[in-house]
Amino acid sequence: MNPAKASGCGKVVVVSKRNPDQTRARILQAAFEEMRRNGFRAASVDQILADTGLTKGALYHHFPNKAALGHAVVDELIGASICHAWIEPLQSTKDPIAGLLQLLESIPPEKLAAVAQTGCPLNNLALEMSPVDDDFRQRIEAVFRAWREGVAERLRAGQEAGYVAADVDCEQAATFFVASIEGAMGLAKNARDSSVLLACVCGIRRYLESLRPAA
Amino acid sequence: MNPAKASGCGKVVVVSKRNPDQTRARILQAAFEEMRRNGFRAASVDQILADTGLTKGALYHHFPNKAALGHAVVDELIGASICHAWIEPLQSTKDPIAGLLQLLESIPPEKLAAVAQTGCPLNNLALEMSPVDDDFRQRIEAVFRAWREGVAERLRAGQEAGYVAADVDCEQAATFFVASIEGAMGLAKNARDSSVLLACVCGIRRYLESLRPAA
DNA sequence: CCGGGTTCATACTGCTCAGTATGCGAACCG
DNA sequence: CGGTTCGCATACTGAGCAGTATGAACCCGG
Repeated sequence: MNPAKASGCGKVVVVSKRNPDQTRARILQAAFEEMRRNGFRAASVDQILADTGLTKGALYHHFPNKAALGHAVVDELIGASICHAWIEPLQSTKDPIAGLLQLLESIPPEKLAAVAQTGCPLNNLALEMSPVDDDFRQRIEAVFRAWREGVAERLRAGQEAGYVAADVDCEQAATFFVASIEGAMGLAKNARDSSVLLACVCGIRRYLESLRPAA
Repeated sequence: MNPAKASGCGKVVVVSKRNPDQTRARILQAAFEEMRRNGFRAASVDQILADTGLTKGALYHHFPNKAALGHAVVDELIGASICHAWIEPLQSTKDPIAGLLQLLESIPPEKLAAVAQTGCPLNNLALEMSPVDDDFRQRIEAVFRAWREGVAERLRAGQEAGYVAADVDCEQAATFFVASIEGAMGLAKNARDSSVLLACVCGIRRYLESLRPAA
């Protein structure tokens, strides 16, 4: 019997036997974790396969080479993750400054501790790959650009609604916001100390509140 | 004849024949440049030697292994560079906020363009090596700590002199300052765009000026 | 001027890694 | 039910890598 049919529903989830989509997803996920540990160039294809229990035949069936695998990790996992964590939650807020602060200050301590260990996967890859692989660089840049523009757009909306001072350059402010967050994650990662993140959240709060209209 | 004696001055500079200190310095410099291009792990010992015209015998005479070479680059070149660029110039200033801004805004455009290509070597190494080599991590952390403490100390002095508001946590502010700069360099490197740096300088200016005492 | 430590060059080793060639069973299609 | 394509496993190759073994030229103290 076909186990896929046996599940008998529209969204079929199969563990056993042939399931190329799931196989591809497993490779992607394991590649993401290996890249988070070791970066892209030091990421071992053999290690990724050992983690998944698959073999080279599977990997090179789904991806032409290691670079394409890395590109897919950026596009499909990291890009989606950034969008989910930093852009989508802002869509519902009227006051962008309050929204951004809420985003930062509602991060649970265990998540802060995790970030202090790994840093931001996007920035890690950016600093490693941008000088040596322009294809990587452009895909990472697309994610950064979406992030910056997502924040800038909300700031502009908040500006028209009177939550942000009229003389603020919203693209500039969004760029600085993103840069500060990435810088904070990098410092915290090297220090292995989540209190660095708390210090930077205080700094960002002070900066964001300086964007308010003069009372 | 000994070419060292032939130069006939106190500060002897010799190109030819035996000069172990200069040989070591050449290796260090070439290693620094190779690490700036490729990071540490992808830095090729053979490439470093090709750049210097030396061979493995020379390198492994001066350094026990590749890791020790990397450590020396951090301690002797990068650490000194950070100190020279970001800590020493502050020592003479009374007003730390003005001093820090002066430091940022007096960077010539060609230097900004260069930074937008390479990023900050310290942060590049930090993100690459901190998860995989604790010795590297601690040496990098020492540099970051000196930087943060150097800035914090000046902020405290400025606080006592009335240039900085009394309620400012100077360590926190220094941490955020360093994080913002590193974040800005990283974003600019990936975007290959020095205007990102200008945007972040504006952000840092706004932040620093928010540290002033209420008029 | 002459041993001995210093400073480097040359040639080699073993390992890790991305990528390939090939084959085989399962699924799908007529 | 036969054939063809898909999905993946196995075994291998060649290149690049850090590190080593060895030796030779140099410099200095005696």
